[in-house]
Amino acid sequence: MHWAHPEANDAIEERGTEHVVACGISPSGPIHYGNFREVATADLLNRAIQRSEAESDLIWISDDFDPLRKVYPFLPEDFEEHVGKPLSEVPDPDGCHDFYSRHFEEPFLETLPVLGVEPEVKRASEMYASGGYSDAVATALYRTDEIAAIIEEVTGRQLPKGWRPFNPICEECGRFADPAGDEYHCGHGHTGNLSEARGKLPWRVDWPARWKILGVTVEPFGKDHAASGGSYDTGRRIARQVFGYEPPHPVVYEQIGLKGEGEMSSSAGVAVTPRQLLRVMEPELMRFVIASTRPKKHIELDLGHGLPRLYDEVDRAEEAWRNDDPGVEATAFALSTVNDVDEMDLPFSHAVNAVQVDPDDPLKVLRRTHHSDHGPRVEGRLRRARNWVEDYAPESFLFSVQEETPDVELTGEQKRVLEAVAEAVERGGGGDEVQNAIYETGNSLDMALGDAFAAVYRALLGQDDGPRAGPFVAALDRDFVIKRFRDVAGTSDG
RNA sequence: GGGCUCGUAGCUCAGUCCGGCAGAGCAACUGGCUCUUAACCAGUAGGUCGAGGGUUCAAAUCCCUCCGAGCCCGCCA
Repeated sequence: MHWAHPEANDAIEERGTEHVVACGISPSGPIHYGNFREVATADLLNRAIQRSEAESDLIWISDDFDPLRKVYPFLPEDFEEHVGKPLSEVPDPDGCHDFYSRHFEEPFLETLPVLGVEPEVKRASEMYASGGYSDAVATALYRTDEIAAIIEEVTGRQLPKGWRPFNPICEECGRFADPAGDEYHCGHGHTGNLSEARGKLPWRVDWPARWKILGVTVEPFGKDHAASGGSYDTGRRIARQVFGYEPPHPVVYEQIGLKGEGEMSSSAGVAVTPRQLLRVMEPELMRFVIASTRPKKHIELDLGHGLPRLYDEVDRAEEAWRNDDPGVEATAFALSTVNDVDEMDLPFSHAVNAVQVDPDDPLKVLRRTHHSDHGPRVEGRLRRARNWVEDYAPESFLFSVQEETPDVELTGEQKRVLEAVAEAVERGGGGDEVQNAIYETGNSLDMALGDAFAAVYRALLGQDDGPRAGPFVAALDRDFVIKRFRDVAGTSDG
């Protein structure tokens, strides 16, 4: 059983057949694949609920009314002056959007439909500005003592004197200030009246308030919120006791790490955005990696050696899905589909070879090797293979067919291997025949087979190893191969 | 101090929610084969399921205690 279905069924048992699945992100920096796990998890739950014949909507909330916490490494130093202001009121560091949060939100939101996620988008700044939180703020302030008691009891910490469940924005400098009774004191010396100030609920109160305002019934969140005494612990009690709302069914998920670099974190500089990943991963694969892993399990994304394997895995799952296999892998793929996908027979590793054999026209290579050779999906996979070769492929996957005959020294035996291969190709032989010719010639000459294969790679690539020899030679232009081998072997007519 | 995850074959991990003969891939070994960007086929071997206790006709699986590793919370969100 795939994990999304028991979760969906639990939610339906707890809350009935009408659901709102919520997720959200604080756009304080580039929104990366680790953040996408939250949205993807929410989308998977949303789909699973719908597959169980219940109604469900998906909401994505931008926490763009949170303060800018510090000058992150990717910001200019003079952003110090904006620390403490709401993200929706800080300028765009690159100057291309109206303000800070939009700059990071937009590229992320643009990729969501490509990844098959189309949530209703809400923004905290707009919800506060339009009065959506008015009742909640009034309730929270009226019941300050109860909220304070819950937070102090659950977290075991002591709230300061004059604490209020409201973070006011200083009317003079535009930064969040500390409440002190019915007033607030800004760090820059201004004192104002709390009841007249703009502002927001602190996170631990904001979250439960939002559940009620939006009718949230299911919500995935990171394990940082899930720790004992964390914000879900306080939130569930505040929701029930203060707002009279049953908290959503929680689904806790783990972080995503980049192999060799640690957990993704935009402030630590370890972050790959969905847009960057789309250069090398198909949308279905980006979903599948998340869908096929239980949320509480850590994901370690390996874009190097691991990527061809991931493609093989998702291709297998896709095939199982096409065969109506009821297993988890097929279900994970079913939940990962984005658009109708053409059936295709082109392993990623072969695409990687094809774009290197003939960078100008890899389709020609695919025709020679009898793989799928047309359609948007093939083109997409070739494009991603090319990007992978440029950005992530380990050395051992790289080669380049030398346009000019390389100046290589070969033994007499090796030259006879090349001549034998040339003859096999001349006779119209394919991969098997080429592989055979190398093997048999090498054996009949009583030479080390490694040297026989090395001759082929040296003549074509100028290096001692390369892709599996038979199919590789067969993927090349026939006349080119014959000429090259005879040139190198010194058996050409000219 | 608290929470979560992990601990199962040499390695990487399924299986644990919902108890029912201990599993897969890779590695090893045997045989075959066309040594190839982690080649292919057939077969063999490989285990105190981290430790201990409990529940049960039956425990890798449920409960309790403990050990080890990692992450998170105990500022803000």
